[in-house]
Amino acid sequence: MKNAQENLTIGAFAKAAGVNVETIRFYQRKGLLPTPDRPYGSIRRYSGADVARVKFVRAAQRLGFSLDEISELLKLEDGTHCSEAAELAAQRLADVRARLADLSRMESALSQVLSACRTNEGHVTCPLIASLRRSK
Amino acid sequence: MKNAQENLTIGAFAKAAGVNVETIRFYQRKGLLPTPDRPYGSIRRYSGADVARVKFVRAAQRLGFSLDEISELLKLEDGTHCSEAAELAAQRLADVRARLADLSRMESALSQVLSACRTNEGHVTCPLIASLRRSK
DNA sequence: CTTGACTCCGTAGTTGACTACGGAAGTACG
DNA sequence: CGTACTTCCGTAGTCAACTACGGAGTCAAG
Ligand SMILES: [Zn+2]
Ligand SMILES: [Zn+2]
Ligand SMILES: [Zn+2]
Ligand SMILES: [Zn+2]
Repeated sequence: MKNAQENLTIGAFAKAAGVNVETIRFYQRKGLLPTPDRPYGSIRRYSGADVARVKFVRAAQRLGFSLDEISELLKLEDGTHCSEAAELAAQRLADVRARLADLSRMESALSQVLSACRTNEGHVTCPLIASLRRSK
Repeated sequence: MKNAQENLTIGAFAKAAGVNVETIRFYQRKGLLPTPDRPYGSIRRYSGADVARVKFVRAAQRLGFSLDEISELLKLEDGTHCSEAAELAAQRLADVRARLADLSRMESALSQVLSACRTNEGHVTCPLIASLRRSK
């Protein structure tokens, strides 16, 4: 009954999870991933559950959670601590929105400055530089 | 004719520029800021031009330029190298737009997951966690 | 049984933009 | 002139999330 997902060496595990071996070890040190026991004088083995856990970590990272936050999420991983999880996610959402606002301000400032630079072709001083100088 | 902006000590300079003294020294090491000579066995002095330069750096940083890019910009600071400056800015704009796209994907994923978590109040497993588990 | 790949483990390096420390020298104030 | 801030300068530490290295030990194929 054991499929190809069981009894993985760390190398196969890392490949299955789509990360680097060193990243696995790093997550273990960080406490994001358990470090399985070594059978007497032998090598550690990993399972599909470990792979799923790493994929959970990467999925949460894509949503902007930090590894520390993800370790919080992992403590709630049984799915019965909805409100705590929701609180973390709400915080993340607020952060994402703030960064979004920042970036769109940068977007408009940059595109303004760039179009000034282009439309004003015979100019003596570059409007882009000038604008940076003005914004004290 | 010398106003309060001339002959600043590094402390006054930093305050005028709105940064920390250590940041000034750091910029000097990085070559973003000249290090004025020390009059015989005395202390360095700074001018309003230095303050403007630091403010230029901070303004460019707010637009998402890295310190390395800013040192490029500063080489073009006479304002006569428009096309080089424009090229840098265009690159920056492209980056900003890419990050913007990333973030808005995160935004919608997070808000979806959060609203699932809220609307589904009698749920057994948290949909937020479940969604993170699913997204392998 | 040998060879070559893989694993283990601790320590150290990377990147970017700072921030901190510590001791000696300069300076402002009363 | 004393004393309490500043400045100077080099080195080292911080944060996040890895990545790299080196010298064992282990494993699988032939
Ligand atoms: Zn709930
Ligand atoms: Zn221009
Ligand atoms: Zn031009
Ligand atoms: Zn929930």
